[in-house]
Amino acid sequence: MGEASSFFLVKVLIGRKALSLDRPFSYWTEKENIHQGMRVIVSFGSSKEAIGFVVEEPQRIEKPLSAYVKETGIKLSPILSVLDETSLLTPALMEVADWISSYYHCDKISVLSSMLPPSLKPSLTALKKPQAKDIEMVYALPIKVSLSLNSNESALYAKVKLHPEGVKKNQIGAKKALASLLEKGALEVRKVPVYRIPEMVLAKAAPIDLTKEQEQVYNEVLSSKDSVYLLQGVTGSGKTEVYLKLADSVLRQGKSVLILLPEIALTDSLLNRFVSHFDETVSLLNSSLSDARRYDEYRRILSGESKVVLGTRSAIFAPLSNLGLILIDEEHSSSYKQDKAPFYDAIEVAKKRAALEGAKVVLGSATPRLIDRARADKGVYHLLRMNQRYSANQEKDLIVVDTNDPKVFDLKVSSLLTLPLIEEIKKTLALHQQVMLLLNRRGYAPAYYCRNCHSLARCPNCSIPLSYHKREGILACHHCGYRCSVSDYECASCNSHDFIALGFGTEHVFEELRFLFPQAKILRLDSDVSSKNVRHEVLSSFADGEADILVGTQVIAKGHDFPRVTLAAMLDADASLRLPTYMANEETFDLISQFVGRAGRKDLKGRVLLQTLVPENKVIQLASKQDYETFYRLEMEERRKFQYPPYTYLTSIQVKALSLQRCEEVANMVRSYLLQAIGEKRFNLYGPSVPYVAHINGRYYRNLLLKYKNQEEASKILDGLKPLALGNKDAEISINVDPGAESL
DNA sequence: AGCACGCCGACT
DNA sequence: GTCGGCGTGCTC
Repeated sequence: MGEASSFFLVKVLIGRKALSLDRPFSYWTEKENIHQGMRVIVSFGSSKEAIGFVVEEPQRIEKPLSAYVKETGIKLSPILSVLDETSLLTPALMEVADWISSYYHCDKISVLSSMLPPSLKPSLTALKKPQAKDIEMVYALPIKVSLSLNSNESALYAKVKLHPEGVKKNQIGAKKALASLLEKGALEVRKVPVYRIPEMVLAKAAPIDLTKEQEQVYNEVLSSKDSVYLLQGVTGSGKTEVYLKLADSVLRQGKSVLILLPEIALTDSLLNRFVSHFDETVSLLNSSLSDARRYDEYRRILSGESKVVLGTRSAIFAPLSNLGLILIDEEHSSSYKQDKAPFYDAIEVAKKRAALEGAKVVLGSATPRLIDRARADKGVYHLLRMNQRYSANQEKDLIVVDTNDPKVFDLKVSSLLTLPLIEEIKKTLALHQQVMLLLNRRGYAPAYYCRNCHSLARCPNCSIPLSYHKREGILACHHCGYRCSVSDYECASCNSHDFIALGFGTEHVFEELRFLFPQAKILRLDSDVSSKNVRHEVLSSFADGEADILVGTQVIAKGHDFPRVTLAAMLDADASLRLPTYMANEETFDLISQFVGRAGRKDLKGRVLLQTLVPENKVIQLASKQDYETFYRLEMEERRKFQYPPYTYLTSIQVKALSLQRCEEVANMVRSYLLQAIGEKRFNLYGPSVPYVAHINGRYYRNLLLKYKNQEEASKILDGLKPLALGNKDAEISINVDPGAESL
């Protein structure tokens, strides 16, 4: 058996997470059916089997393998087997993966890994996850008249022939007749893939009539040559209708549509709205789907069967081909930025993807991210406005209560709820309308103090203050999830058992409301109440009018429509202003203005009440009036003054190590490297600083922050951290480009 | 990330 | 004397 005169050289990334493996390895094969974007099994190092991901189209080498190895000196192992029949990613997505790994400075295999559903990830464990499911179907074949069949056989044949779409094999009872008919070539069995996707049978929605304003926006997107649009439309201006119409038009051109929503906004009613609107198959991609379902949705998109995808952040990687439009709703939502590695921002990925595929991106929001609105003002994005609301009655009565004033409280009644608030709740309940009460703080109390030595109960893992949860009788860490029973808790410094809970959270407010309004039905909602399903239930039962008051954290501020809510009240409205990030104002504005939008619908006039320590604060005032434009101008001025985005770019660098000493050592090495690399260039470097969460599970953290104007320069400098990371394997250096508020 | 190689401590 | 601790280094 002679050696073949040619072979394919295959560039493969190994499916293991290690910085030192972030480069392709070469293998050989003679198979023709191996292509870019498929997973293969290879031997690697001393392990017999590893998963590889083919990152380039294999290259044919017109010489025998032995000659090639001799000439180049490159060691080559064979591809052992192929796992996929088709490429798992479109060529554009392969390019997107390259771009993400270079822009966000993360290893490519983790980028690929986060692009693919659990069952298709490039790792050996993915093979144990649900894979394709087939079902055996029986079909009738044409038969000769001369073929002799007994009565059972002819009965079965006749029955199958009635079903040209096939009959499930396991539903056929007459096993003997089946076997014989298969033998005689009268029937055949074929494996047909089945999708584990529940069918949504919905009546087709009535076609949409756009208002004049919506029509204008719609036409402008279709006729303009620009690629990115910022659709700034006030709450109730009907952005969804515009999305649906745009999607229709793109689908009619034979192209596909991708729609991103924050998890919180992806409600059943909105989902139904989308599904019932399109004739095409709509695929849903979000994190709460089962692995099997995600696998099937992915395959259905990849095969071209689905042309519309609706999903959350990672759905930006849906393998649609011929992409025409990406819609990103509530674009200001922080959920589009991934806050763990790989730290990508779905909006930036969308822009990159659209540019590669010739698609358009529409970013929609009532309160756009400052950075996006600034780009629109500069002409980088095409700005579109919608200012008219469907329901005319959006006038609201606004009450701002200054909680510095002792007269607003009657301590015999409540120390949390002010008298004006109690009065407003009474009025609302008397009219059988609903109240929403927002306090962005879970639990009963955010702090638990030792009465004896006045030290604060802190989490043993991450040393941040523990929150007191009265109902469960526990102290909980809101960062790492640590919890312990309150009754056994003793002070870490003096072993005392005498504590006092300070401050208040939603649980405490709930308790007070129950006491003050015993006749009212009250619901509480926050992220520790419940699973996602229970949260949905609470929200929809409130929307259906099954309760009078809903108390909760920011999860109640977004998404849902509550037609009977006329009073929206917020306690400690300035809490988020005190967060130590340059985005504190923007986040506070978003939260308050979204929440204010909850009050009042159609025929019912809304009232808004804010309890705050800083009633004169500009952010509070403008947000409560939903005055985005003034806020935008003022905040841009602040950002310019202090040189924060969009006037500069930021990258945060985190160092993590098992020992505090090594952590500080490496953080200082990072600092010295950066200082030397920056030289005379226009960069600011801050840190290393001790982060809010300084250690978790015996791992220590230090942060550095880089501020700059030139992204290309910064990218080169950050690339230079790689040798440092490789040379200090007992520490982890992670780079977060354009970090979200949580990582600052 | 795996896995082997390699050089120091306590066990049948 | 060997078993095995995990530090270090490499993987087409």
